[in-house]
Amino acid sequence: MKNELKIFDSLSNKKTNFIPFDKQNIRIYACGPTVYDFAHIGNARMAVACDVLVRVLRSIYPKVTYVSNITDIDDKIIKKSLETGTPIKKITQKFHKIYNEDMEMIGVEHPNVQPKATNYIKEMINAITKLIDTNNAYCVDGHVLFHVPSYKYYGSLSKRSIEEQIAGNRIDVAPFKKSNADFVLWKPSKSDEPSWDSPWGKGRPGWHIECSVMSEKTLSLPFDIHCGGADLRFPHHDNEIAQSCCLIGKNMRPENFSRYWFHNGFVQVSGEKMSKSIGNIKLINTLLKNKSGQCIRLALLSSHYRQPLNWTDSVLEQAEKNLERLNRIAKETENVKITNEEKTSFCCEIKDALMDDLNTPNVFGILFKMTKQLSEKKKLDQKKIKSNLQFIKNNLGLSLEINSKKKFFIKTEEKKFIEDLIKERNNARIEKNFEKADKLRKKLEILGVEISDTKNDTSWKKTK
RNA sequence: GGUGCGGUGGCGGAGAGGCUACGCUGCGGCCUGCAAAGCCGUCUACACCGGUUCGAAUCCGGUCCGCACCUCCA
Repeated sequence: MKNELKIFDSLSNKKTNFIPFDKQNIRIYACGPTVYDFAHIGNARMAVACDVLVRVLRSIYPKVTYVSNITDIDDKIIKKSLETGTPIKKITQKFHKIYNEDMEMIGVEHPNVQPKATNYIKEMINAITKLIDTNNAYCVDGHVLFHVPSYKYYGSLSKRSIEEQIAGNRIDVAPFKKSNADFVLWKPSKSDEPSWDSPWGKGRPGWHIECSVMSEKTLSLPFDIHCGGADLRFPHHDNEIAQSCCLIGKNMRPENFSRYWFHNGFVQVSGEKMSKSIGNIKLINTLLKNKSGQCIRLALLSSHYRQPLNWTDSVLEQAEKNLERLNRIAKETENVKITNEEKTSFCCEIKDALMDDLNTPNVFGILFKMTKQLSEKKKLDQKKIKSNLQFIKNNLGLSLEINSKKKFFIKTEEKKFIEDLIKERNNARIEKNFEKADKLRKKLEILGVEISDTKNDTSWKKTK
């Protein structure tokens, strides 16, 4: 069994062995959400992919510091505030809280540090000042712009030359830019927009600078892995590299900022891009009304994190079935005792799959093969499946405890009523009055109660 | 136009030169008073055209078709 993680690094575009900078403390930064609306399935995919990465690293190394930021100042938030007449702080506080709650529901462990952009304005101003002092940035009309040609390795992540970007530019270039590719570090605010005092007048930071500042302040440089959605690769991550490397010194290579880059693929909905204009955004909050967080999590892990994921109802339904099956086996093997040695030796195959760039679909393939062997009587040690289920629990964050069906609140008197009907039905069954028994089954069905006869008793659950 | 990723059975989804991946669904059976679950069995695959090889879904060349990014986006 290999205790070595291989990850696909988007900077070198290769699957490589992960070698930590400091193996006593692995440091990871992930670009988190802009909190102006409910978290959607795309936010969740990134959070779950990083969560698994962090869990796996924690199983190998003594300490992992995971930082994921919250963007709480941004044009989208300002727009929402103006549209709804709600103060910015109220919006960001609300959706920040909801984001954390939703992520917790789908089994995502809270990052060790979750910095907010507005808490780092002073540090951003200092960083921008330094970039101006070192001739990497310039100030025009209250704007401060990063001068892209001043960074030798610009575009190394997206593999795009500056000429290429300009050729394909679809937006009008602001006239005050020295180079078309230059981007904003600081911009002036209008009177109705939030602003902070700065050497360049009242204004607010551009989007990219916050991650450069927060990652350096919370982790120090270089850190090990920088994560984010595939769309952030360009321009956001390339801009971050440029800023951060220029802050370190002249001609610093991208590796001096983050040593590896981890990007998750996009979520599509029924084959289309998920977007506000199409109106097909799948919110975690909404999905949680019908399915458990564990089910959503399993659905997200059922395809490889780098592949595009086409979200459909059937993806969720399949996940639900698979989860029920794993839950059942977990219950069956509840009392099986395993030693630590057994745990390690039984999990080689599944661990190798996970260590191979987090190949979660392969992990499930191996696991399901085992469950089949288990039912083929004695072909598989119960200890083996138990070990593997525990492995899944720790590394994939699937608790395998919660019923995957949504739990409904049931009043005591309703419960008694249902149980009385079931008793009546079972009496009818004993008397072999099956006509009456079937009628009672129908009646319960109408009440939204699903019953299931087992050897000794009848179990039931509410389904609506 | 540029950059990158990909096309695997009804669907989802790994693999990556020779060994049934796996799951869901369908079909046939066992078991159940019925139902559900479970169990056993089972059908459709590697976009197309060439090449390399004893052997290619996997390697090489070409063709076609998708998708994403280049603009706020996870």
